Order: sequence, then structure tokens, then C-alpha cells
Amino acid sequence: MADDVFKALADPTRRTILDELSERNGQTLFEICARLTTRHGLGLSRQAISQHLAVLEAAGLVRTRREGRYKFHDLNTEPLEQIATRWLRRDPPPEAP
Amino acid sequence: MADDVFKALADPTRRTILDELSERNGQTLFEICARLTTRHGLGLSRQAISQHLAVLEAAGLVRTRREGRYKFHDLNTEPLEQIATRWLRRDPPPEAP
DNA sequence: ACGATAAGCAAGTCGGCACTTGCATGTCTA
DNA sequence: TAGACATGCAAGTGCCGACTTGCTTATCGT
Repeated sequence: MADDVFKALADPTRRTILDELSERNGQTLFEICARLTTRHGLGLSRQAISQHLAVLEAAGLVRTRREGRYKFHDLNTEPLEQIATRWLRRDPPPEAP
Repeated sequence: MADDVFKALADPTRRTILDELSERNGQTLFEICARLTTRHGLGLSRQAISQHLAVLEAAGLVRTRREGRYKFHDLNTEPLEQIATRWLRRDPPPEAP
């Protein structure tokens, strides 16, 4: 469960995809490919991005909805809220006195 | 920077080590080996744990202090507080009303 | 000083992951 | 319906990471 999330976040390309979806939700595969190339300088094949999206979806970090021949990808931050607080049991340090 | 943290968290054994250090801070390598074996059922060699600790230390998640022939390992949650909020722009939910 | 204890170093093996290549499926437009 | 467009599936390749094995270094107790 959490294992999938951590492994999904291990790849820098996938994290960039999450950044991109965080900025503009509901993009298609081709949109993500284009924006990764132009804005982030990544030269990856379409299938590579597709596989990354599959990993992100399997981890629950991305939700997909199909409309005709388009498949839109939405960011889902729910799994993130749980894994981060795993070792942060104590409240964030308020301020130094 | 953040890349090291995410890659360090990708391995389940390293996450278990963080769990162990979170519960009892300042353990030596042998202590961690023993507790991983007895409490978590992991049968790993001492060198394997040592290499994992090196990765965690390189990521800044573990600080070490040397005293004689002992080397104590302390958990450092500082890198964690930054990476989690990367896609969580909104503040952490305070409490449900 | 000697042996025991705690840790470090280096090379080698093995499996998994990222990426590519090629082809197949489904869907809209003209 | 034909062709272009958006996506899916599957097999193959190459590299990095996890783990082991063997040896070495350093510190403590007796």
C-alpha cells in the first residue's frame, strides 16, 4: 500500500509529472508529454510517460477519467497526507525560544 | 537533494530502520541489526544494514555521532517536513469540526 | 600486548526498473 | 468508411540498486 506510493515517488520523472498535474489538473497523455518536453526539458517517449502514469495510478496518486478517445489525469494527494506524517509523530517544532 | 530523500525512502528496509530509530533513538549498528531481526523478522546481514544506514545518512535522514568504538544513529526528520508538502500546498488539516 | 568487539572497505552477483521498439485497439472527423 | 488521432499491450535491452562474501581497521577489556 504505502510501498507503492514510496516507490512511485522514487523516480524524478514521476515527481515532475505530479508537479505538472499539480499546476494544471486533468491533462491527457499527449499534453503531459508536450509539457514535459517544452517546460522541463525531458525528452521521453510517449510510452515511457504512459508507463509512469500507470505506476502513479497504481499508487493512487493519479485518478483517470475517460472521455471518448481522451483520458484525463487528475492528481490525488490523499495518499501523500498519510505517508509524510509517519515519522513526524510530534507536532512541527513551533519556534525556538 | 530531495532526490536522495525520495530514493532513500523507496526501500522498505530503510523505512523500517526509520521506524526503529523513531521509536528508540541513538542505536548502534548492532542494535539495529538485532532489533530488525527479532522485532521485524528481517534476516539481513550486518553489512546490508550498514549500507542502508549510509544511504539514510547521505539523505540527511540519519545523523551519526561517534563515541569510542560505538557509532550512534539518530533520526533527523528535517528533510521529511519539506518533501511531503511539495504537492500539499494547503495547510495540514487542523481538526474536523 | 592479546583477543574480542564494533565498524569500514571493496568487489562481485542478481533481480528489478526505466526505457525503447513494434504492433494492436479504439475513436473522432471528413 | 477510410484515415488520422489518442491510447494500450508486449517483448526486449541496459543499467542501477540491494545483498553477499571476504578482508581490514579501530577501540575496549583483561
